[in-house]
Amino acid sequence: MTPADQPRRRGRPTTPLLSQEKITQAAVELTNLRGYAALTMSALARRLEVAPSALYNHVKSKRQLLLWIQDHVNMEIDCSDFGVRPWDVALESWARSYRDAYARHSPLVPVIAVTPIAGSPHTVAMYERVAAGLRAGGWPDDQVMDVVVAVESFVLGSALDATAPDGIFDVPIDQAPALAEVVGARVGRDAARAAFDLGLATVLAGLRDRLKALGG
Amino acid sequence: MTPADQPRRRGRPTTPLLSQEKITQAAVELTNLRGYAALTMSALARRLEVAPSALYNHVKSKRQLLLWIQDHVNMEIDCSDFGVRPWDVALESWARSYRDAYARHSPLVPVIAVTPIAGSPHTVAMYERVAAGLRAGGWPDDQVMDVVVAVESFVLGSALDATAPDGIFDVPIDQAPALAEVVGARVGRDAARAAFDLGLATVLAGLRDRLKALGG
DNA sequence: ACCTGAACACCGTTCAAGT
DNA sequence: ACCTGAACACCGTTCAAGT
Repeated sequence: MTPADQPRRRGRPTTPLLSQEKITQAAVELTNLRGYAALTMSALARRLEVAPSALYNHVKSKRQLLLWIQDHVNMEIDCSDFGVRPWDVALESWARSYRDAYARHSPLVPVIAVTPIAGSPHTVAMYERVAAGLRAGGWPDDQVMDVVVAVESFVLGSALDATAPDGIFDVPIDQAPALAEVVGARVGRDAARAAFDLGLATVLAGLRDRLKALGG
Repeated sequence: MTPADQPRRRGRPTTPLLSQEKITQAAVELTNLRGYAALTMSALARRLEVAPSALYNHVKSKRQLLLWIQDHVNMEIDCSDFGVRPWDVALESWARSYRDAYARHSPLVPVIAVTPIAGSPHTVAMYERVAAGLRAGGWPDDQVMDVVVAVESFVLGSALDATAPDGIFDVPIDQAPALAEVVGARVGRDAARAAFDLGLATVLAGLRDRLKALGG
């Protein structure tokens, strides 16, 4: 089964230079190295040592490329606790790794929100595991997706917030005294992470209460 | 004080065709009519009956235009309950009108998240009122901004989610049985709103508990 | 000071032509 | 089937020239 065994049609080699995997890989590397502003069909083609138009033999559009990247990023999200640990513990580790992944890929956030998941196999697999885990945890079927979407909304909003520059709320004291005071009262460190931690703890506590109230 | 009273410098009339207010107004109308994809410097100029390059005498860049729109949209957000009703009631009406406003302007969401508020007067005024209201409600200074940012993250994530098409989670049963089941179990209606309602109720309940635990 | 018209650099995408 | 090179439509932005 070496290439030599396969009958060669006359002419050029049949192995294409490009593939979905190669293109996605190169695109992810490019964003990691130079950010999403540098993710251009031209730049991507240059990185793959190919003409820009060659990409269109494999990917339908730049939007589709972004969906490939999204599915790849979703592979990094940790949903392994679902089904093995309590639902709330699993939800917490899922939310944390979800936020961290998209904090590094925030330009994908607006794309996720409006794209059907059906075409993204790893994404479907992730939601399947999350849904099964919440059901097993005692959540009624008709509320599972509401819980998932609510947590996801908080996570994606937090991922955007994580990209905010320091001092985004800085303002002259005389112009907004109360605001200036509470902004100054935050301890130094990572403000976005502190807000995420507070919010996540709040959401989890609220969900536990809600499920308890349902159970009886 | 009619125009005739003002000494005319010789030559052209001194009243400019454009201004920040006129440009912002026209831009908002354009997005309401045809969506953000149609908000182009050319299209905006056409609507104002002016050459595209004329815009740049008033606005630095398209990004700055988006910030003007953002400040204008923030005027629609209702923070009037802060200071007059209990903090949690005010937080709820604020969150609801915030979500609704940005559901209609979702392309602004990624812009908000990373832009200092100082240059947007109405935005600063809004946060000032929210901060003062939470303080008056008993929240300690060093947690006020964490609460604000956490709620805001949920709100903005929900605003993006509100733009999602129906059936975004639809998937073949054999490929993801648990997911297909819980997706099918949702009652018809507005799925995004149901998730937002559940999430908001959860966040508010969690915050009330947290403040109570702090108070003693 | 403010507007016009022409120009620029760059973008995603298409397509005829080659192998 | 897959790649190249040229071309297209459109984008935000700049700038010399006019008044």
